[in-house]
Amino acid sequence: MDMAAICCALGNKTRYQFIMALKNETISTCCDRILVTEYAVSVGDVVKMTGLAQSTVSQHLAVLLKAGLLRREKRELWSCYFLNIQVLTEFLNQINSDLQPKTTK
Amino acid sequence: MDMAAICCALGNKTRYQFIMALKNETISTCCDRILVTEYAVSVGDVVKMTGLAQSTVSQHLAVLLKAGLLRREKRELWSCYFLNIQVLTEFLNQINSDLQPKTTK
DNA sequence: ATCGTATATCGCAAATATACGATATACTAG
DNA sequence: CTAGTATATCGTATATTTGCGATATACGAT
Repeated sequence: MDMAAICCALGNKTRYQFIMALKNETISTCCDRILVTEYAVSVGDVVKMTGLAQSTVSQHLAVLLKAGLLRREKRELWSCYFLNIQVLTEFLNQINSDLQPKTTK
Repeated sequence: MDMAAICCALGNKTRYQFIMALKNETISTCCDRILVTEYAVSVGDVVKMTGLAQSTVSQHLAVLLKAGLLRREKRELWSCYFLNIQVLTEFLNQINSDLQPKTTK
């Protein structure tokens, strides 16, 4: 697991907030192909959330995809991006184990 | 606390490994101005650890300093960089709270 | 076949990151 | 005062990131 690469992917306000919103389900999807319970949205949803251009959003999502934090699935017209919960969880476990200072010092 | 900025600072192999080494005390200091218990090293120590040029290391440390992960203290000739344990701990708490998926889904 | 929608990719510009050597600064030792 | 050591900063080259508009692709609907 390339920790620095994942940190790098999260090292951008737009991307960090998006991943947080996805996890917190504070971003909603207008694409009726995604169930509420799936931690997923379409590209257009992120465009609405961020106000950025569609091409810019596609790029940001590609960065998160490459880092492994997202998984993509084509559902008819929509590209649905799912939070890769396993990778995210593993990342958090690892960063805690790597960087959590020992108690008392 | 600017989470994306800290992730960005950690989003580089050299810097991530250095912070990890500092926390794990797997980097040793040759500068006898630093106690073993202080989670700190001099610039030269990082040069030795990484093999990078001294100017490059200075820059990396400046990035970590700016992000708040390090604290600098001049001790005679040496610039001693200390792990900012409070910031690191707060960062880990925050990232867990921001991104840890709820159980069962 | 054509149109509209959703998205990825291309081309580009500006900004930032990464690395180095050279130089400046600051301080210690003699 | 001079020499040496440790480090920060400058100048520079190159690569990457970030953003946009334009275009290409894919597919559903008509």
